[in-house]
Amino acid sequence: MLIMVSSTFDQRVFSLVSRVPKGKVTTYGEVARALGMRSPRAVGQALKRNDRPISIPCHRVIMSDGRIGGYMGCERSGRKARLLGKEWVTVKNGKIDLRRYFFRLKGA
DNA sequence: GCCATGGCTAGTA
DNA sequence: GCCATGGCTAGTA
Repeated sequence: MLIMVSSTFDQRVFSLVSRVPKGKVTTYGEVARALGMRSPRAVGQALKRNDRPISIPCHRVIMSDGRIGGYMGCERSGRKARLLGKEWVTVKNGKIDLRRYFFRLKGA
């Protein structure tokens, strides 16, 4: 494993998102906060540039109101919800219960 | 530098 | 409304 001297924004986002364990989710805003940033949208933009969707679980990053949010360019494909379902994170009425599944990230 | 682009959000109504 | 990113120019040298 190479030591990263300077991390690009994307890499820092990916690294943080990789810490979210199976069975939990976090939000775009939470990732931004942990990075000391103020732009949840920038986080979303970084995630869509994720080229390794398998090792970097961007399906575990959702909207702050519990809605699923986008995934691989398609919000309605059901792909994201299906992946979450496999991890026993249930979607009810289009929403995930953040009280139950929210994973708080430590600061970067 | 400027400007469009969002996988969004806090806070109204 | 926000605001970080990234792509793309005009305008210097």
